[in-house]
Amino acid sequence: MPAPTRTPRNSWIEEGLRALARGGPDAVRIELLARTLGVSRGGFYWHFDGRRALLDEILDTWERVSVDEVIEHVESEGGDARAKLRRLSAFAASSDEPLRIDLSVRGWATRERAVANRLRRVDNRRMEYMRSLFGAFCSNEADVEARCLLFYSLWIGSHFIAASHGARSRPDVLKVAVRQLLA
Amino acid sequence: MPAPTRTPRNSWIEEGLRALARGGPDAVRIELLARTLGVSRGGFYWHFDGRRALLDEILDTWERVSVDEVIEHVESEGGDARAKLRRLSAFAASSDEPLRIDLSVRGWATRERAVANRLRRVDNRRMEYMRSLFGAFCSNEADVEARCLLFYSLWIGSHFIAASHGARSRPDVLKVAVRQLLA
Amino acid sequence: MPAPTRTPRNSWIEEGLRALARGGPDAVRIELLARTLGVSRGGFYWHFDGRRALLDEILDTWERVSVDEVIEHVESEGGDARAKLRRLSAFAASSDEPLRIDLSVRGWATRERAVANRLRRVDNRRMEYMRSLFGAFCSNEADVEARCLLFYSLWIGSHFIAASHGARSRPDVLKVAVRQLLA
Amino acid sequence: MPAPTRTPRNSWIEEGLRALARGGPDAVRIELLARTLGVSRGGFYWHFDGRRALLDEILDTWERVSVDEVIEHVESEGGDARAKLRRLSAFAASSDEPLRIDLSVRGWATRERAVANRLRRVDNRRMEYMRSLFGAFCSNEADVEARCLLFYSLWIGSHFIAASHGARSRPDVLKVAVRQLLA
DNA sequence: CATGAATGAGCCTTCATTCAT
DNA sequence: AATGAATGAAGGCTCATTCAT
Repeated sequence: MPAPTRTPRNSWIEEGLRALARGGPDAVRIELLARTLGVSRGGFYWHFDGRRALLDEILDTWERVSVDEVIEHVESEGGDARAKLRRLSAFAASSDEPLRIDLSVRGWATRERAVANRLRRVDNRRMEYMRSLFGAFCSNEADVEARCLLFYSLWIGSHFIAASHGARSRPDVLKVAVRQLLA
Repeated sequence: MPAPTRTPRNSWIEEGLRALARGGPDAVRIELLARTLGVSRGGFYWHFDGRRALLDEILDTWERVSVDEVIEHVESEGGDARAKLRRLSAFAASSDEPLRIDLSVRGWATRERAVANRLRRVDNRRMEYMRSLFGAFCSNEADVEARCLLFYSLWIGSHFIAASHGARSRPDVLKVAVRQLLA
Repeated sequence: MPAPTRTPRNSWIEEGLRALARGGPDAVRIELLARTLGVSRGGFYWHFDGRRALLDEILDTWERVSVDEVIEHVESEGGDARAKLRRLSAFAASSDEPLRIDLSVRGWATRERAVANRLRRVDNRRMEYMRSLFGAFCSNEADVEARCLLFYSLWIGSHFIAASHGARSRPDVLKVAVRQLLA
Repeated sequence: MPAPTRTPRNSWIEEGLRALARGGPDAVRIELLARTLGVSRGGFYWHFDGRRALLDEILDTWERVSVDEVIEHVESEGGDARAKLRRLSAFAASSDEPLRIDLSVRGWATRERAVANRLRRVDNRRMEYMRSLFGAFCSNEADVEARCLLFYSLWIGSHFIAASHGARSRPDVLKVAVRQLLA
C-alpha cells in the first residue's frame, strides 16, 4: 500500500467544498486552495487534470454525501416515520455549511446543464426518501407529494429566507409549520 | 433639452440584472455588458463610478422592484386575501428571471454583509405582505407565521427544487400544497 | 473687442503650471485640469490642439516668466550688485511653487530634448544675469564663473536638499554661505 | 540547491532603477520592464506583491546604495579630508545615472511623504559625511555647515544646471568652485 | 464655448496552466 | 509529490481624444 500522500487528493476536494460553500463555484480557485492547504499550486496538477476535474469531483462528493449523510443520520436512531421527519427537519435546520453548498449548487445549476443534472438526481433521491416517510402515514398520494414539496421547500427555504418573525424565533415558527405537515 | 443619452444609464443596470440572473455577481462583468450593449468598455465609466457602483445600483433596482412589482401585480386585480395569495403563488411560479435574481442575491448575501442586509429588507417586506394576507382569514398568530414561512418557502423552493413528482406535474403538486395553506 | 472668454485660455495654462509643479509633466492631465477648473474636458480642445500643445504653452509661459519675474523683482528696488544678489538669494529661498516647477522641468528635460533646450535657455539667461552682478565687484572671470555656479547651485539646491543642519536653521546656513560668495 | 532563478528578482529592481532614472516613478511600468527583460508581464507578480512593492524595493535599494557606494568609493583610496572631498566632487561630476535617480527621487518626494522621508535620510547621511570631512580642517561650525550646503548644492546642481560658461568648461568652473570651498 | 457621451489605447492585477527540476 | 518560475488570457480602470449638439 502506498505511503499516505502528503497532501492527499481528498484535502483538495474538501477544501474545494468549503470554498464552494463560501463563495460559489467561482470561489473554487486553486490558487486559493493551495494557499489554504499551505501547498504550492503545482502539486494540484499532479492530482487533478485541471480545475474542471476538481469541480467534477467536488460535485461527485457532494452528490454522494449530500443524500447519504442525511438519510444515515436520520435513520440511525430509529423511530417511526413522523419521528424521522422531525429529526430530518431538525437536522436541516442545524446544518449550515451543507446548506450553503446546496445553495451554491442551485445557483450553479442554472448556468450548467451537467450541474443541473446532478442537482436533479440529488433532489429526486431526497424527495424519494421523504416520499417514503410521508407515505408511511398518509395514504393520499397527491397529499404525500404536496407535503414532500412543502417539507423540502421548508428545509431549503428556512435557510435562505432572511426574514424575521416579530417576537417569534425561526425555530419556533418552523416547529409549528412542521407540526402542520405531520398532522 | 439634452440629447437623449445614446446608451442610457439604465441599460447598463438592466443588462447587469440579466447577467446577475444568469451567472451571479461574478458574471456582472462590464466588458460583457459593454459587448452586449454594443458599446465600448470605456463608456461605462462615464455613467458609473466603477464596477462596485454598478453592482450597488443593480441591487438598488432589485430591492425597489422585487417587492413592489409583486405586490402591485397581485393587488391590481382585487379579490379577497385567499384570491390574492393564489395569484401570488401563480405569479411566483410563472416568473423565471426574477427568481433567478433572487437566487443569485441569496448566494451573494452569504458573502457580503451589505447584500445580506438588502436581502433581509426584501424578505421582511414580502413576509409582511403575506402576513397581512394570511392574517385576513386566520386569527392564530403563530399559525399565520407558520403559513407565511411555508408559503414563502414554497414560492422560492418550487423554483430551486429540481425534483420531479412521478406522474404529477409540479404545478399540480403546487396547487395541492397551496390549497392546504389556504385552508 | 471680444467678450472675455468664460474659461480663458490662460486658466488652462496657469492650472497646468500648478499641476506641473505638483506632479511633473505626467500630472498635467487635462481631465484633472478640467475638474479643477470646474469645466468639462471638451472645452479644452477648443482652446488647444491637444495635450502636447498645452504642454508647449506651459513651457512657453514658464520660459518667459521664470527669468523675467526674478530679474524684475530683484531690480525693482535698486541698490548695488551685492544688494541685488542678496535679494536674489532671499527671493530664491522664499518662492516655493516656482522652484517646484523648476524641479519638474529639470526632470522632464532629461527625457525630452525640446525641454532640455528650453531649460538651457532659461539657465543661460539666469546665469548671464548673475554673471553681470558678480562681475560688478569681482574682476577675475574664472572666479565670477565659479561664484555664479555656486550661487545658482545654492539657489536650486537649497530647495531640493532635504537635510537638516543640527541646531542651525536652513536660512541661517544659507546666510553664511551667501556671505562667503559675496566676499 | 535551488535552480538559479531565471529572471532574478534583482533584475526587476535594477531595470526599475534605470526606468526611474530615465522617466521618474511614472515610467516604472511593469509592462515596460517586462518587455525590457524579455519576460512576460505576469511573471512579475511571482516576485513582487504589485507595482507599489517594486517601487518600495527600488527605493530601498537606492537608499542603501546611494550613500554607501559614494562613501566607499571616496574612502577606498585614503588621503586627508581635502583629498577625499576632491574625490567626492569628481565622483559626483562623473556619475550620471545615479544623479538622474536622485533627481527623480527629489521630484517624487514632493508628491509622497514616504519618499520625502527616505530622501531626508539619504540627504542627512550624505551631509553628515561631508560634515565630518569639512570638520577635519575647518573649526568654525557655522562655516562647516555653510560649506557642506554649498558643496552638496554644487554636487547636485552641477548636474541639473544646463547653463554653459562661455569659453570655460563646466569641469573647469567646478574645479575653481571646489577649490574655494576647500580653502 | 462648452457639455454629454463614447472610443481606444494602455496599464495593473489575478489566475489557470505549464514546465523544468 | 511538490516547488519555483513563467505564460497568457481576462478584466478593471484611467485618460487623451473625438464628435454631435
